[in-house]
Formats: sequence, C-alpha cells, structure tokens
Amino acid sequence: MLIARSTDYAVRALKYLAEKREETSAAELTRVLSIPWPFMRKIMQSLGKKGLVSSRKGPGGGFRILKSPGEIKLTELINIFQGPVCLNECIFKKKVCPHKKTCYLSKKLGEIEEHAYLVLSKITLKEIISQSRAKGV
Amino acid sequence: MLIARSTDYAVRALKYLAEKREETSAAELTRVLSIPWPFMRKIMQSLGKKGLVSSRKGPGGGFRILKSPGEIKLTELINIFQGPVCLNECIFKKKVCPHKKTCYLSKKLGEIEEHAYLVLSKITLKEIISQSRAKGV
DNA sequence: CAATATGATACTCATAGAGTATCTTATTGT
DNA sequence: ACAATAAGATACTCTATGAGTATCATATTG
Repeated sequence: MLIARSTDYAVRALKYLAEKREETSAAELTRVLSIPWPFMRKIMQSLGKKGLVSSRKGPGGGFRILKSPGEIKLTELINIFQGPVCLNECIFKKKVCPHKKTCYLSKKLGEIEEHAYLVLSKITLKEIISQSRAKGV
Repeated sequence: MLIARSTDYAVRALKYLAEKREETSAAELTRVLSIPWPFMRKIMQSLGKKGLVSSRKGPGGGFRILKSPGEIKLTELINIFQGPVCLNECIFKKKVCPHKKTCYLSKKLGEIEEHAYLVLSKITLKEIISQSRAKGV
C-alpha cells in the first residue's frame, strides 16, 4: 500500500488546518473529518513532534499549521507515518537477498519505486488543496 | 509490497524448470532453491492449477514447464499469488472513498500503479533468465 | 480550581502473508 | 500385488503490522 490510512488522515487534517488558519482542536477535526478521535489525536501528536503543526493545551487550545502548504510534500507525510517509500527492499527484510545488487528484478522494482517517489514528492498539500477546490470536493 | 515471497519463489522455480527442461520434483526444487518444502509444494500446485506447469505423480514424477519463458509475464505470476497489481484501491477496501472518482490523490496513485503495471508486464521469464545469465547469477 | 485540551505510552483487535501438517490419490519398479 | 514415491487437496498455525483504543499525566485558562 502506497498511502496508509494514517497518512491519508494527516493530509485531510492538514488541509483543513491550512484552509481554516485558526487554532483547531482534535475534537473539531474528528467531527468535521469523521476520523476516530483517539486515532486523530495520535496523528496530530505525530505531526506536532515533526514540527508540521504547533499545539497548545487548555481550553480553546488545539493545532495550527506551521508550514505553508507548498512546503509540505506528500513524501514527508509518508515518511512520518509509514517510513520510507518502499516497494522493493522490504521483501527479505533482515536477510536481504545476496544477489540484490545484480538482480534484474530488483533493478526493475527499483525503477518503479523511483518513479513512484518522483510523482509523490512532487505532490504538496498546495496541489491537493487547489485540485480539490477545482473539483469542488 | 509489489512482489511477495510466493511470487518470487514461483519465478525461481519456473526459471529452474525452464533451464532444466526435464521433469523435476518439488523435493529437488526445494533442495536447489532453498525454499521450504511444504511452501514450495503449495506454490507448484498453484502453478499447476493455472496451467503453467504439468505435473505427474509417483516415483520419478514432478513438474514440467508448459509455456515458453517468453510467454510468462511477471504480472501473470503476481495475479496468481497476490491478486491484481494494486497500490491504490486497497486503502478503503469495502467502503471505497466516495470522492474516489474525482480525488486528485487517487488519480496520482492510479498513474503510479499504471506505470508499475506497464513495467512489470513487460518483464517475462525470458528476460529474467537472460539477464541473470548475463550477470552470471 | 474545575474544565478543557494536548503529551506520552501501552494496549487490543483484525487481517494477511508466510509457512506447516496431514490425509488422499496416482504412478512405478520390483 | 505392493511398498515407495510424488503430487492433490485442504485446513491449520504463527507472526508482524496497520488500525484503532484507553488511560494517565501535564498544561492552560476562565
């Protein structure tokens, strides 16, 4: 799976934060985006740790986006929630195939992975927002 | 994961069968390729059901490849052992996202999937064999 | 100081990939 | 005929991971 649920939820949350531009609680995000509350909290905490959002405790507190949408690449979010984009290396995790370097299949999978990375890294939150506006979603 | 272990094992087994061109038992495949015996058997049975190999019971029996290596696409094997090549649709399996059709992300993931399929479907057992010969693997 | 909101952390639950076990059926050499 | 060999069929276990939950601690504010 290229995009996990957590990454997808993070995108939606950040999109909402970017459009609202006000401090927003996890509770509100949960309500608006129909994402389970404890899961949403977990995701927001991760985004906080990575410096994508600021957070403030207490009544009226919540999260605020820290980077401009154009700076937030999809691959950054994938890295946070899923680790490196990987369609290839994972197969024989610990004990990597000894022929890896010379293997034709591995080379081809590497090509696919590279292409995927290229496409994904060109996608920023900005694109996602403007495209969804254009479609009225 | 683009290529599962079972698919990978199937490739190795078919490669061996294609090069040997004689009836070969699962036991021999297991020995030569260092793949667990019951797992190898399961894989060979699947290949048999799909008509990629013939099988014969009894002493001296075993498997023989039925198609020419050039006819065996990697995507065919992926379909047998993993189902359709899919990097996109699986995310919200049952309850597919209602915006799927118009979603920008989904479109981009579709592009990546298409590219992956294109590359994988161009790879046949023939290529895998000749490339591995060239590298002396 | 009570209510609200996040921080940290540990937990459960479901699924799928990887691999195993076992019984049945067919073939063949002696 | 029959023991040995090899595949067919099928159901099972084991483990890791993604998805989601629960709970306690801590900070803020009216």
